[in-house]
Amino acid sequence: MSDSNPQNTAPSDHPIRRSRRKEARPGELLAAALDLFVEKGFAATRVEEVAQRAGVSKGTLFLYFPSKEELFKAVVRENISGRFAEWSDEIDRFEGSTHDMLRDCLFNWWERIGSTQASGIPKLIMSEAQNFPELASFYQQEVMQPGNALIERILKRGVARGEFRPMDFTYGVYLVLAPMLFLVLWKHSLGLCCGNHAQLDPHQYLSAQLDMLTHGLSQPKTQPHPSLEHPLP
Amino acid sequence: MSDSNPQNTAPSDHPIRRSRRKEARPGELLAAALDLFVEKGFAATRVEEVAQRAGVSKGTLFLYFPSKEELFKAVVRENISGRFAEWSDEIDRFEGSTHDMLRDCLFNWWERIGSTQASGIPKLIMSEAQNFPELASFYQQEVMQPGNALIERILKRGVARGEFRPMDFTYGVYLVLAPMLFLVLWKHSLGLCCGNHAQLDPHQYLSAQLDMLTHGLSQPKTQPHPSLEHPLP
DNA sequence: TAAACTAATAACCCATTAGTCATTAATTCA
DNA sequence: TGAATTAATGACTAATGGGTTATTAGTTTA
Repeated sequence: MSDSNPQNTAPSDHPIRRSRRKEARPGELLAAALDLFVEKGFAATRVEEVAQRAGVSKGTLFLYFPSKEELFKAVVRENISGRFAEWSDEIDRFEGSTHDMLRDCLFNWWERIGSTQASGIPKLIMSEAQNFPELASFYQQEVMQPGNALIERILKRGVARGEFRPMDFTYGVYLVLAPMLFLVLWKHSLGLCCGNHAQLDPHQYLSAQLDMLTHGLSQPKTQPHPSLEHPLP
Repeated sequence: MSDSNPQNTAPSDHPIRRSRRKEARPGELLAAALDLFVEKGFAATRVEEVAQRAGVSKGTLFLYFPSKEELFKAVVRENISGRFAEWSDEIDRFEGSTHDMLRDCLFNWWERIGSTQASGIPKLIMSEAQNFPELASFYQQEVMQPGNALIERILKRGVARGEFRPMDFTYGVYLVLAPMLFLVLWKHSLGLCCGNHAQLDPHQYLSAQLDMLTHGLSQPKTQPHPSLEHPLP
């Protein structure tokens, strides 16, 4: 308050180029935010750091996103929920067996989400749902529900075509989801710190899980799978 | 600074009873800390809240624990690593088949840790390892390494006695660990918010996993389990 | 009962950070 | 070119929270 020297700290050479790029800002901010949210979590990420990484000041960030929470929601829409429509279309158009369909979906998911930065978002949500119920219900509505619906459609198709035996679909959905979740959780937490040994190879892990799933879900031409003999209620 | 009225806010009746219970404080503080760390995470838990719940002031907490991080480590020792010795003895004394031993261990784990508050700690660590590397390496040393060693001993016993087929033990450990982790992660995150439907029943989930594990690990007297036909490298 | 001891407290310090706003400067257009 | 527009800034705020310390008050002992 007492010391008011506007032009102090004479920034020597660089005359502080202020570029105006209204179109590019949101995308750059979203990319920076995804990086940092995945790296540090929601609460621990500082909006100023996001702004810095996007090459703007904190004030500018709030020019484009009204709050930190809205910034996060935009990140989720950009990277996850925004892609469900395309995925849904692919399911509609698929013509092969449902076993193949499931395998395609899992590997597509891995390529488009699991292997990218975006795979850190489920871990973030799992970590911070308790402290940010607003974000948790947002994620529930915009990601979990539509995502689970996609999986359920696949399972129902399998049953309708006689490829899968009848099942409790709610439980079936989680049977598919669990290894996907485990894979990305591992990748973004314990897989990092105790890295060296025991690195899961994602493709082989998914393949093994697929084998178990499809054999477990099939009409029992072969011996039925033990883990499905007493399905959960 | 200007307003100095020591006896203001006259607390009417209660003359602020200050009890002195040096012995009981650490235990009460640890219990309160476990509750809050599990409920809100490490960073989001305020030491003052822990103190309040234990019925003391913040200053008192720092009388017994030098910092928030040390408080957390004490919680982990009290609730997890402190119990490994006992567990290890039980393994030494066990006399039945290794299949039974594995089942006993899993269900014991569920009763002593999985079904208690302490099961929130692995989720906390998974969530905050990135932001608190000190805690991560502490957990790695004092929980993961000895815990994994216990599992490895069981697997090695099984192989030595010809009950399990030879395997990569590092990978085998994670095969046992993964469903345990998934169960507690689910319980403390997504299982809470999208609670209503799809509640995993822990006993049935563990039983199903055990079936898969023991059949998968056994000498192939029956048909070998498909998910183990191409084990990870 | 009075002095010595120490468990417990609460006000304090200082660093951190989401969000605001008056000011600055790049761009547009007359 | 110069006035109007608006993208961008950074100093400011209000609130928060880990850790400290001078002070208060139970307890013990002589």
